[in-house]
Amino acid sequence: MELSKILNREMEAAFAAAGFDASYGRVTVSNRPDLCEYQCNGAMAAAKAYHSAPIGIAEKVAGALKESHIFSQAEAVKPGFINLTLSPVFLAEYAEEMAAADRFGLEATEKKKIVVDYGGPNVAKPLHIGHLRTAIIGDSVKRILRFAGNEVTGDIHLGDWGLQFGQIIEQLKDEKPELPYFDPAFEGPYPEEAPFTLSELERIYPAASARSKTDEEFLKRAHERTYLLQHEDPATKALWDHIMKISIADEKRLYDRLDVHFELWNGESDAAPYVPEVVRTVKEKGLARLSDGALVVDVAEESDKREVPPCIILKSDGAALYQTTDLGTLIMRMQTLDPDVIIYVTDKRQELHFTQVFRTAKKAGIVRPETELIHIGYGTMNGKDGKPFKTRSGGVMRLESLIAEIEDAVREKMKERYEDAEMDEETVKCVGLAAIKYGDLSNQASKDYNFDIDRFASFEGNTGPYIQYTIVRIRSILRKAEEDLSGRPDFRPISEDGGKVKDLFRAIAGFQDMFLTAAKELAPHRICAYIYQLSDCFNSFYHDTAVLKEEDPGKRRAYLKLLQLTERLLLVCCGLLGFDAPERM
RNA sequence: GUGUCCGUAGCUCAGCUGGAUAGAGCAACGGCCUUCUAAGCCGUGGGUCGGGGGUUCGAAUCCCUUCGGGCACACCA
Repeated sequence: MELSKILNREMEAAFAAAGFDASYGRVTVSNRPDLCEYQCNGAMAAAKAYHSAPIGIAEKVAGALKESHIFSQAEAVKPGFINLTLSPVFLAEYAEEMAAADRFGLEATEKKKIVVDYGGPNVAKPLHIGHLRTAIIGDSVKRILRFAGNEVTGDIHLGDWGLQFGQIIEQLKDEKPELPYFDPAFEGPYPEEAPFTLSELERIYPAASARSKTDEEFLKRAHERTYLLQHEDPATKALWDHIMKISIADEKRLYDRLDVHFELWNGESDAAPYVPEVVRTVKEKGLARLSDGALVVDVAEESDKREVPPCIILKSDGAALYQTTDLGTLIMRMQTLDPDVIIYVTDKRQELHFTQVFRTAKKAGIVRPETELIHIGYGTMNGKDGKPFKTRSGGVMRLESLIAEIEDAVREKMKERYEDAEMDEETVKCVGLAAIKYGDLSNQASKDYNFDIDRFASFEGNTGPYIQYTIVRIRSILRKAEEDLSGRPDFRPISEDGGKVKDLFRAIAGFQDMFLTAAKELAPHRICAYIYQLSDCFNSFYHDTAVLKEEDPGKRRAYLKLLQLTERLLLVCCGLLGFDAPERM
């Protein structure tokens, strides 16, 4: 059971025993660590209801805690605070339980079927820093929900359908008109080898996209080509397959480097076949109406503070849009997975879009009434100057370059400590990834944040590498200790140490509360804050206590088990954030 | 214009179901490596929590207002 629940129950019982309503017995971590470890302010709240002085109430409650096994001290002070100190023995026992239990004693939670929709890269376009946040946050959310006991599926939701392909293919036609795909007389089969390389593709897309803005004739052709694609023209489909294959392989490579993985690589093209069903459904339910030639569903609600425009299902020219394919995707997901919860991780600017899609899906019965649809909207990642992140030359930075820059910084740092011969590329990658991911996740997702390579690469203070460094220090000791540390720990020999040791125990004991909050709020930054605090407590302890010099065997073993537990906690939390720790760094 | 989010130390950010002296990191300054990795530890300085009202015994936190900024406001995704 999480610590806060145990403390609350104890305090509630004390309030009840003193003759007050138990609901006032809420315990929080002290905001005056110089005075106490935990505090309860319930006496002041109760004072009004009982027309009684808060200090008197606090004294009665504190009196009821005299025999408490959980609080070694409960003191009523000044206006009516109840200052609490945790019993060292209780704390040690709690930590022993955590160490022995599966998932640190986290109780089974509701096992839900959850889809996390994140990633959303466009095919044929290299991944850039704009794709970083959804990947990192989405992946972490997935890991957190999975650890909580849910059955979670990650779906990348590729942008693999639409005008961009018409543009690319028409551009290709102009550049290589001799290809069989553009010969109407050709009867196939089409070559298995792609008629272009990845780098050609990466050049063609932006070129075609730019051309569309000025060349009307070209744009018209691109639209026609898109139409052909969506109506299964063999030559167009064959080219689409080539584009998909080449660019997905490259995207997979990059996501692997980020250690971000998807169970499903579905895209808008997979949702396309469901578009007619979306249209039919909204029509059958009588939700659709024509507005300026477009088929729309009204989704405004009484309680809206502002006007929520209708959700457009079909444009006036009859074409589907983003909303339509998202609804199609929902139909597909309900048919194939029937999830309880679907979470979308995208830029927060898409909030209105998801409001419209969610409301339409509910109204049209595309999802069950109880299906939870959640949008996690994250903020923009800006550069050091607070303006949108650009390369030195002003372009959009590729994800690959970003990773390379961080890795270069790690390598430089490692050179200060190791000879070239000892340099280990695996460690460089591992530390670089922690720097990037922790740098992102330690901020609240919904806020904009500044990605400052210099800062993230400095590895001092509140950074991913700091956490890794803590783990490395622990591992180094455990390696040198060379003893068998299996089995349940016995913390009694060190439970009365107090000071840094108790701080560390208390930090450890806060895991479940932290995790449950992080899972409920879908907030990875809670985990970052927790492991930073845990690392801080550990490093303080480390500085003061020479574990390997401890001569009392009971204490030595208890210390080592304490290190082991700390390491496991840190490692599991890093895993929830999506990175690992090296053996040395 | 409407809505929404944000404004906390020089910089980057926590804290926001109201509680006692507002916390970290970076930067600055000063200590600590013959001892488990100094990517570390310990300490000092630095704040009208954008401004103003209100509710409350008590407000960074709740309400109102005002200023400043980001973002979104149907046929892009």
